[in-house]
Amino acid sequence: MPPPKLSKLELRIMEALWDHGPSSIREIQERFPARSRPAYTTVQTTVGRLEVKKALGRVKKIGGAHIYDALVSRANAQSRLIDEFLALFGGRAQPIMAHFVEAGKLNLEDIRRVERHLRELAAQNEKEKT
Amino acid sequence: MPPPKLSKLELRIMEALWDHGPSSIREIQERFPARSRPAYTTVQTTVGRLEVKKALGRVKKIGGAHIYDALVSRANAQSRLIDEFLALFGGRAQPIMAHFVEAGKLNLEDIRRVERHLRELAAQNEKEKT
DNA sequence: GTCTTATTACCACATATGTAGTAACAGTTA
DNA sequence: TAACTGTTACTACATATGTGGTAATAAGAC
Repeated sequence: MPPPKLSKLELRIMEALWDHGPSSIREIQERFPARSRPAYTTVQTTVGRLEVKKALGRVKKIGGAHIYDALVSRANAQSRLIDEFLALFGGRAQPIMAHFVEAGKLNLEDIRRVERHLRELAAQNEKEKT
Repeated sequence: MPPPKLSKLELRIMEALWDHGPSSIREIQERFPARSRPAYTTVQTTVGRLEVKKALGRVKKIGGAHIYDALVSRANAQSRLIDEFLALFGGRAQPIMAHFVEAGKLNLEDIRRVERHLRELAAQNEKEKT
């Protein structure tokens, strides 16, 4: 079962769970910055949709309120998002990277880290070949 | 005027124009791979929406058919997409890059190129400071 | 046990998007 | 000019998403 597709608002709700663990609707809602906080019922509706998608589930009940927790990992959900996005660019990461550089979103430090990551992965694969 | 937001299908239609220049609806439609080719009227509807968004416009008429051309550049449209996407990740490119590496979408060659790009940009900025 | 209040359950609605049909009309051709 | 063919113009409709209201209900306070 591939991670379900998440919309922007859905993603923000999942973030609240990934960052803070099991939470009630109220808690999720209150974690939104006050200026852009959706109505309680909006969060409720969206959580309901996430439940249908099996992105989260009810883990227990405290008082009258259900407590929800993520059923898909952040890494998994992000993977899906990134893959989908990459597909829009014909699967080529290069133009995306170039844009990040232009936009000042990447510095030499970041690049070093990516390079190290790549080398580690290569070494890993090398070992596994034996 | 910031580049308008483009949906997936809209983007594919713009690609057709970016790649081949001014085209008729028919030409755009026939450039879709046969297996996933939307109906003529679907392309027509979507082109109409792109027209409203000012992403493309009619440049002339040949026989009974209008000829459309892009009004926003590929670079501009992609910029917008990328920025929006980046925002989903809190503006941090690092996790996205990491995913690209994991997914095998980046090799050392790509990284070299990005690094060179970054250095060039830095040099450029340095010069402009004077 | 009743009152109060938070929560749930359910509903409604606007916009964006993908999808495509139909009618009218313009160009081309016999 | 009358018929044929391709285009346009307009309409329709399903799904996803953001948004939030209302009624019923369950917990806790007295």
